[in-house]
Amino acid sequence: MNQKAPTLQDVATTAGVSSNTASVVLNGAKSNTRVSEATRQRVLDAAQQLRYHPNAAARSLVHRKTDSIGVIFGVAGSSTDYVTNPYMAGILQGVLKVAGEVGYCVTIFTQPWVNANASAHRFRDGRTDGIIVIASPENSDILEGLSSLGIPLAAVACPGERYSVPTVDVDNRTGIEMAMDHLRELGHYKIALFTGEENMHSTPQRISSYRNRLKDWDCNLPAQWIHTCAYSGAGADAALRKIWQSSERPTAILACNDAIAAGVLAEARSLSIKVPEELSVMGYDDAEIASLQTPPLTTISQPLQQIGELTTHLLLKRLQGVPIEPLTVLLDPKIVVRKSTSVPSEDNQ
Amino acid sequence: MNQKAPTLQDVATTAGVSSNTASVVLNGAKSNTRVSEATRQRVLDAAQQLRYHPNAAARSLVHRKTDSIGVIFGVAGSSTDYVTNPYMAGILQGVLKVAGEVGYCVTIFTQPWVNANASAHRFRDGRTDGIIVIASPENSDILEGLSSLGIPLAAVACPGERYSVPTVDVDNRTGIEMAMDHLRELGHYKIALFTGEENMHSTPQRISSYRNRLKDWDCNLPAQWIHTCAYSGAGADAALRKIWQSSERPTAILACNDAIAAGVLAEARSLSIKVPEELSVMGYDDAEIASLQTPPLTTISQPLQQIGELTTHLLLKRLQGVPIEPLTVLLDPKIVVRKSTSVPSEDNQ
DNA sequence: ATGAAAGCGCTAACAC
DNA sequence: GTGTTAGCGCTTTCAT
Repeated sequence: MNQKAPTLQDVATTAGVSSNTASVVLNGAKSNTRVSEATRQRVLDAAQQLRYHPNAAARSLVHRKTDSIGVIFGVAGSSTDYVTNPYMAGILQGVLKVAGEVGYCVTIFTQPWVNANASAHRFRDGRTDGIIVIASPENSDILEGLSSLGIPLAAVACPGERYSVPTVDVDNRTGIEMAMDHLRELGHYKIALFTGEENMHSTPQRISSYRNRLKDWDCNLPAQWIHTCAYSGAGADAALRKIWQSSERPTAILACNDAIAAGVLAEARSLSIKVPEELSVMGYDDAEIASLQTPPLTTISQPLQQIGELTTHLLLKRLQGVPIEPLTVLLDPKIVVRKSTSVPSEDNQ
Repeated sequence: MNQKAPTLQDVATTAGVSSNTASVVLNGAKSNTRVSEATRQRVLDAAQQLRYHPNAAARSLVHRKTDSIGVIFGVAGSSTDYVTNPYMAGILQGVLKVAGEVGYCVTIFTQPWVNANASAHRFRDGRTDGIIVIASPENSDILEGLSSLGIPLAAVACPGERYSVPTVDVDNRTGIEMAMDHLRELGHYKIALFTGEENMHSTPQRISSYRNRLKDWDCNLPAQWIHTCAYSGAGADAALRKIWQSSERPTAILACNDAIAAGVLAEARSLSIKVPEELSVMGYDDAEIASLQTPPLTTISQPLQQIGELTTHLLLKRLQGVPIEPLTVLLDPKIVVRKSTSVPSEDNQ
């Protein structure tokens, strides 16, 4: 905080009125009837001259309202990984946009989450009116801890339903189905799945959707064709090498995000595997990098910014006490067909 | 803010002591001598049981300190563009990391900046102890407005020196020189420059560095070989088309960021211009997309996260009243040579 | 060792 | 119309 911000009292003194009068004038609206035009003007002049702005902390004490919303990023990998990830950044962008529209600030909590017992109450600190939790891992107790404290919440890609927390996500099952169907239409059925961290909310959904589709097709594939990599892309190279050495090779790989797909492409290049001729590769997310791959990635697009916007709207609703129905909103992914997928080559069929 | 957060008074009542005693106990340290072990324990138990956490607003009123730093993003293009840009996101990541280390929250101001007279005092609102301004355009009065109000500041890629604001940037002149020298060593001298928005702090520096290098080489190039695009990459396609139609073609294009370079590559592809055989292309930033281009971009790497970290440290120093010397820190860029640059083809020399 | 009281900056009853 | 007062939750003298 800065040393010398003028207070309401300063304005009042300058204008020669009581602080109360100054307050009434500066809070606009009804003041018209209450205060004489002359005083009113004197107060406004004084405020202008002193470049007065009300102290948000003092105001929030009285109003029990901060006009600020908090953001907590889930702790997927390293706990100090906030917005390096385009997924997080895209969502945050949406949050900032809507918050700006309604005059709210956004406070990002930087303290690492330890566990509900140790951490939850620290978020009930009067800094924010409510909190948006983004992509907290499945095995975390963030939502449970915060909601049990009565903190207004909204969540992205979290199991919020179970704690009555309004939640936005992209329909993971639909996304995987679209991807699988695209590959099937091209003629693939030998499809391997490269996932990210298993403790993310989306991972098991995607795996089960993948399995279901195979079952729909009466298709029985080796269990090892589901590989767990990291959403950072790490491990994708090893996974490809391993699967390429096995007795039966897939004709297509569906990666659970674009970074993993990019890792596959890079490793395919060094193994001289031609994409898409010998191997089709699909990404997921349609991150900025997707269209810039060689070849450009066929992928599933998630409306990240829209997720952030919608989540913020839900939190604002909750803050106003507006009932939220339904609690969970699933946005539709879209398939973006580029050049990394094609009909499988003859000898692979 | 949540409805029912327990107050210090609640803790005190539960423990059967005065709020004062509770405060002393909970603020640790010296309390040992002041309070009896029994009372101390009762207070701690009560706090634990109620899941008490002090109200930051109330505390900040007393302490005149919020333990929170503010961030303002410069308004390059659309004013609601915050972290979509990897440059902004990378810097923010560094800010969040350091803030977290010292227990500070980060508040992102979402209100658009209009002008100093209308906007500056709104940032003296008691929400933050100081503000980091990231990449405000050259023609903006953000720094002037805020600093004249006595708000503690630190800046990234802004003309901060002139307002005594500690500023971090990457040495733009060095970066361009490295790029130009790399191209020259390969044999290029017909080098066009594709810049971003002219009102960004870095743009004129890069242009003048480009011109100086040409002058050093006694090289006289058409003035139209400096093209103004947008840092989003928009306009790069048109710029390439235009320059390719002119009587004399460049053998290399130096783009002022990777998005512009990516735009050039895409357009080159559709014009069937071979990169790097017919045309070398350099990017700037070494964003995630750079290594994923076809061909992977030779570019200038900026330590974005480090910029954010350093800037935050400078702000924290300023908040503690530690003198900052020198005021402006220029970090060194690095050149990353990949595949988009090569020796110019014979017939172009 | 503990409590009472004042005050941070602001707003909202309630006087006058 | 305008000022006085109390209180939001907390910390900090100053008494006891």
